[in-house]
Amino acid sequence: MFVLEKQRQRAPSARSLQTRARILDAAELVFAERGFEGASIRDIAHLAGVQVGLVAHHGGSKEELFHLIVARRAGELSRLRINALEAARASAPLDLATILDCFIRPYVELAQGGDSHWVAYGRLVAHVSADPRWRDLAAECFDRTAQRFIAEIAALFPGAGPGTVAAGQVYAVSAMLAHVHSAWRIGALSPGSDAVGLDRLIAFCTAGVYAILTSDG
Amino acid sequence: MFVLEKQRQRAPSARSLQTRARILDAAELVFAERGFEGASIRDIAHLAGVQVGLVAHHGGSKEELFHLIVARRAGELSRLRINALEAARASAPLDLATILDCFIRPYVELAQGGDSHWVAYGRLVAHVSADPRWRDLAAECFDRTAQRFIAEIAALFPGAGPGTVAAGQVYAVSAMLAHVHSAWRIGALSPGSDAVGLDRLIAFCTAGVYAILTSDG
DNA sequence: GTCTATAATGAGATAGAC
DNA sequence: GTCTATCTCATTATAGAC
Repeated sequence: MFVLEKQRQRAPSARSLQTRARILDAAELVFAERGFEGASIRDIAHLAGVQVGLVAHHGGSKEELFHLIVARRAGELSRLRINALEAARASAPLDLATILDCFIRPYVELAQGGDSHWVAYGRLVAHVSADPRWRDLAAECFDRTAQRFIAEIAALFPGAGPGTVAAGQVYAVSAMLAHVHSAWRIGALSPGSDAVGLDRLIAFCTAGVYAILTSDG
Repeated sequence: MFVLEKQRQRAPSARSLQTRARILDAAELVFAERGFEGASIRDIAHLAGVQVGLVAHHGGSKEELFHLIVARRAGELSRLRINALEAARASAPLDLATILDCFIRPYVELAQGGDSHWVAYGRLVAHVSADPRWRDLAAECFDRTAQRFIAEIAALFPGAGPGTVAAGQVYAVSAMLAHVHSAWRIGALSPGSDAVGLDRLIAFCTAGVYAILTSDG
């Protein structure tokens, strides 16, 4: 991997990689905070501490940059989820609560672990899911893993229609995102609550999904 | 109400009211489709079929216009929800499923009834809920009714903490919004499904809320 | 790779004619 | 009330110096 032909081909210097990472990280925060249209390349550059032109240099156009940062985290998160699923399957037969736990817990623990970029990613996903403009991006980044989990759940409930499983998945994801990025709303509606509640979230989703799957067909 | 002093004070003509309504309706669709920053006054004017200057004349600044259209529908929807709650209470003691039904059904039926403006309103609410920038607007437009429903639910489950009830409410609302504005995702994940499923949505929320309330405290 | 400067576009808001 | 025209500002993207 470490070829020494820096003369012939451009080998990204450590400095370059660091700049690129700073730009992507800043873009993540700004896009999440203000949405695609509300974010400006200037804000991203300012937050990253680089010059405006560098953003285009490392991230391409605004749309390419957006695509880049969503795909980056989506890929990482998908791996974590699939790994959790495989680990759980290795230790015991999968049940509904475990499957949903494998989907929900990796992300929520990252988001609640103090990494603002994972909180930001949740908002990004909300933006992508809400806007049909990002339909292709959503399909590319989310669908493979979502389909995988849907198939696992469907295998447990052979009588349920595919639309019911998909609906449960979408509802669960939306509750998960609300849990992270609308925590301020929960707090506003109930002053003085604990506000952690990952197990509570998973219990909510499990009971909801179970209810619609067992009443189906 | 119909005073005849059109000479002294400006009495809005029928034409004016119609123009104003067209502008508000167009703004609703454009804001919902592209978000606050992504929407342009020019697009709104074009969709409404009026000149650009008229938007500012009838809607004020861009922020005022946004506030106006959100508050308008939120007020109407709140009335429908409270009316449903009172009607249900009059006929039978309230249970959890009924309370959630009174909250969810009025909106989803409007959105699924073919009125694109109510679908658009769902997207607007998603934008408002996701962006802390609209915290005050959310508090002004949503909190009173949400608190009312939270209180009704809390009365049924005296042992549950207030944070749990609020969390259930937020999860249910997010699932409801996902049901409407991410219907395309459910369809994408399960080709050929029916895609109506209001009862299914209410069953999901009821089971989820019930689960976290009964396991609490 | 990095930075400066600028081009080209589109935005919101407003003044004034009709 | 309506419409035209324009002001001012911020945006993305890019060309070129170092």
